[in-house]
Amino acid sequence: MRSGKSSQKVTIVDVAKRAGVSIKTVSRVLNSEPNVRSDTREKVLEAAKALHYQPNPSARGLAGNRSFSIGLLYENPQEFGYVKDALNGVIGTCEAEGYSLLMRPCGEEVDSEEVRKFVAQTRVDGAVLTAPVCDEPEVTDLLEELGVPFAQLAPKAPRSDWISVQCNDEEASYAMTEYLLSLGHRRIGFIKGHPDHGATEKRLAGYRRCLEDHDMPFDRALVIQGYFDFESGQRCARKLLDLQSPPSAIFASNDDMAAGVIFTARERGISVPGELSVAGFDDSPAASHTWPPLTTIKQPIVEMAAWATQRLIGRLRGASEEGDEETFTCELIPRQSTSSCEA
Amino acid sequence: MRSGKSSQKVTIVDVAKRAGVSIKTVSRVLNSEPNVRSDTREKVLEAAKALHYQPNPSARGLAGNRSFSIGLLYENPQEFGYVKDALNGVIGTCEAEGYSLLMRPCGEEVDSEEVRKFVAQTRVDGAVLTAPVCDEPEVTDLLEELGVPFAQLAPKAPRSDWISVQCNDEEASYAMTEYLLSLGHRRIGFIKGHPDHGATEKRLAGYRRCLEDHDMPFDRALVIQGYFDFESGQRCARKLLDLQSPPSAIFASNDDMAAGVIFTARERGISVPGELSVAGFDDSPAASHTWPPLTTIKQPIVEMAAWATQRLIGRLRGASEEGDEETFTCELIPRQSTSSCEA
DNA sequence: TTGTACGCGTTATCAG
DNA sequence: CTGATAACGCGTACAA
Repeated sequence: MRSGKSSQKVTIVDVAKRAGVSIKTVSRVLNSEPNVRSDTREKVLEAAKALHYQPNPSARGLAGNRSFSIGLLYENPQEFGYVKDALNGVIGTCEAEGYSLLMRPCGEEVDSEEVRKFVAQTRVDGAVLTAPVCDEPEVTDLLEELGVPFAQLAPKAPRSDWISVQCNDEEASYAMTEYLLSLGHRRIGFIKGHPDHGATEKRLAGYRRCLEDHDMPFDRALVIQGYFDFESGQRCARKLLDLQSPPSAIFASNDDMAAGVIFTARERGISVPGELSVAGFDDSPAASHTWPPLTTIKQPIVEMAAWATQRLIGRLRGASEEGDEETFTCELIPRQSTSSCEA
Repeated sequence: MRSGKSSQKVTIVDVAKRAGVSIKTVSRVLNSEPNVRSDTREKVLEAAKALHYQPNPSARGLAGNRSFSIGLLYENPQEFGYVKDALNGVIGTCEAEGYSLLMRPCGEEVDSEEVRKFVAQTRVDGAVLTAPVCDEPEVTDLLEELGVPFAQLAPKAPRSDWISVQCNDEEASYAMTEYLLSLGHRRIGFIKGHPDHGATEKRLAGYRRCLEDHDMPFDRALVIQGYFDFESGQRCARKLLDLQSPPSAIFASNDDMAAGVIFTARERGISVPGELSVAGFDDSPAASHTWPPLTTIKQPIVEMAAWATQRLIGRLRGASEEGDEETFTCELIPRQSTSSCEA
């Protein structure tokens, strides 16, 4: 009874007929292969447009032995901000390049068999891996074994033969620490991120190096292990505030944890930033919704993901086989959660 | 130089050979068609497993004239909570049913040409539409014209010939209003949601009906138009608090706006819940991260999306052609942002 | 209950 | 520069 998928019945043969050429020529034009006279090219393009021709992806995939799709492997977190930005970056490039995107959430413990199945079932031509999945040897080795090119988003250790993007976490963290020092803070608590994330060590390193450069003592008691989620931020805040000599400022490795710190301070009647300054990292939406709004660092995740995808697709199209690594720059955004130290 | 996609070279022919049958029989078994002796079935399954056989989706799609993929059309909002849950529900069912999922963000003004292109390029077999895209006639009419079955997630007006899920917004809103009344509040501000969302009217209706049932006046001045985002929550809160006789409680149609209300109250030094009670809707992560945590209503969005997808795939497989509509139940979650009225 | 042969819409080979 | 024709892997009439 359905009216039928009208435009979907147009095939390459129809285009060829209308343009008065062979299907191979049409194929050449549509795949921008060389060796076509420009007037024939015009004719073909015109015919294709007139007929609203869209190549059938299944047929292309079958004949060309590829799927024109890539997979996005990500950990499925409570707070989706990071994944959302990554998704937006990847999807934008995919659309522009005519690829489709398949999402693949991974548990905390990535099961490489699941990834194998994913690849076998979907036949993705490549993959974008977000942190921390991008550092799982189980996954990267498998992809390499299967011959599936991939790009790593914020990896701990970039694989030099592949594609990876990062931002200047260490410098940004250094800048934030310096900013807090400039406000007069002398005891600055630091909440580390999830140990599996590559950014975690770098952000700590920036904090530490800044203290050293300013001849400040590095007090281990002021550094607490968090896990990038709100609850761990609360827990770490409690530990820091329970110290005999508590910090006057807390720098959390991301905004969700910083929000947890603010929550805990509020619970205890500690005013922010009056008695305690708080800083985060990421500039997630939550950062501007806490009271007071969070001083934080903005990462260009969307752009990073778009870049990585661009390079990945470039490689799928047969660009160079070399490794490719890029670093983006973060930006410190001062808001009201930090102020000069009264003490 | 690559080792090659070893397991991907196994075709149905290999399975047929190994099982000592024809490819048609293999096909029958794998698609669970009838008329196969159970011992042949066993042989085939065994061979398939032994060879790690995975059917080639491109070939299946080409031969069967379908793609085994569905599209998820969504508005790309700042706050991703709702989409995230919908995605999780859809993706879970897709994986279980052997479908793959293609994401398709839509602008506020949905361009039907973009949707047409999406369908033409991807050849999705069906689509799941989230609010408010699910109510755009431009989109639904087009899908119908193209013969693409779809499911609506929280539509304003369910199309009786299609699939739709909702939750009992009106009842839930009624319950929340009654809860606030039971705390002694007599002037309750209400912040409406985005006018394009189906839930908006229902939530307002529940609030209104509850007031009437309790012989309370319905004061138009207490109802303000919001847009489901944090900023509109702030703006509406200011208007309500600026009234000559401001409300003692504010019920916002979602958590993001409620967070904006809390923020504004904090800005003005109004204590929550001491001087102002605040309630939200959705039970997003943000709801438990505000200070104080938000009294809210939990919607089972993941389950709703999973159900819708299940039905959609059922129909793609040739189940009944009838319309299918389901309503899920929300749950009121009291937290610390509401308390009994002092006045 | 099972098998043969053809077609799906592209890309790729190789000859013109 | 262009075109005929063979793959690609699977579903499906139709036949046995």
